[in-house]
Amino acid sequence: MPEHANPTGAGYWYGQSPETAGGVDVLNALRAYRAAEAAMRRRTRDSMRMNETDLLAIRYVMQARQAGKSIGPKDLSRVLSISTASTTALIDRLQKGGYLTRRPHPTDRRALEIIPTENADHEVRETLGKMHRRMLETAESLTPEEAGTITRFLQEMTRVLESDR
Amino acid sequence: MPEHANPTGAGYWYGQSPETAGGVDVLNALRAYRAAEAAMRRRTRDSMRMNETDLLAIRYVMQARQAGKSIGPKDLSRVLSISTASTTALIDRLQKGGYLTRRPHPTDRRALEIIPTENADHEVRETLGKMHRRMLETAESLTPEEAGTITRFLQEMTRVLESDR
DNA sequence: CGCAAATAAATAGCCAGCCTAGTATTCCGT
DNA sequence: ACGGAATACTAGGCTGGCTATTTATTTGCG
Repeated sequence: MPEHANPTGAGYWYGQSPETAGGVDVLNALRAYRAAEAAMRRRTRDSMRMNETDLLAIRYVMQARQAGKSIGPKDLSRVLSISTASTTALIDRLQKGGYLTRRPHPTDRRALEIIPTENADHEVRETLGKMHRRMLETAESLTPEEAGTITRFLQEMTRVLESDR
Repeated sequence: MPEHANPTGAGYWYGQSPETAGGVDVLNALRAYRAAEAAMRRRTRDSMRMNETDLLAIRYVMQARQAGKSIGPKDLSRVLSISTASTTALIDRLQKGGYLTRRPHPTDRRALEIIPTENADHEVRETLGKMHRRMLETAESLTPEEAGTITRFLQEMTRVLESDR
């Protein structure tokens, strides 16, 4: 779904209390970051001609591969929270697109292993590598104190978001 | 679309350089926050029985209303980046769900005005109000220096994300 | 003024990607 | 060794996008 929306959305949710400028500024910055990130993901998805789920899947498969782990359709289904039927269709799409291959599981003859192709690895790195490098550089240019402040804040916000689950 | 995924995704994209722990911690915290936020949005959407676009639409309509602006299907179409046809269908859904009403545009007889119902306002605030309040409290408990550090960092990361558009 | 082009919303019909249900095969605990 | 669980797949349905077209109205140009 269109996470690429609401460009003029700023200022509604936290804009009603002028006297709280410091906190509001932080939340506005956080919202701007979120919007920029959503837009980036959309661009990536468009340039690779994939939907969001496919992109998450290929990333997960590549990451598992890199960690030396074997991964199958069942794992993808669980991780992506989609049915095994949809997972079959997803793998069909990605296989047809040349991003991954099926191979029989070495010991369980019911199961498959999903292997990313070299092309997938190349294309993902090509698309995302430079940006990630610059994000890392930005993060590393922080002093330890700054990094600690930001990390603690984000963790606290995460805790708030998860608190009414 | 499944933005509610990849719980085990941590550690791949920024995990390859152990000696850069400070920066990596920040990025990991940022990623955890993003995941928590996506999950929260999904819960909201589920509890209101809406898809993401519908939720963005109702928020936009409410925000415009609050700002005293008149808004029509055409505006929604533009803001959400969906076709006018899809917008008609979206408004049908939201109207049937009791979230908004159509009314003729006061001067342009081709056009409509989209008005949120009181129920929409109530339901959105009910669902999101408490959490937003706590997020704001968290942000306001920061010292000005901390708020500045976090704001600058997020703005810089936003700039990086937008730099290869 | 009068009419052509532009604009707003809706309708019809298509497609992608999700779902549930059901099936064949294989695994494994008792 | 057998029955239930697990894996991948197929079939068929639903949702929410899309394009193309239609209808009503407004705008603007000569």
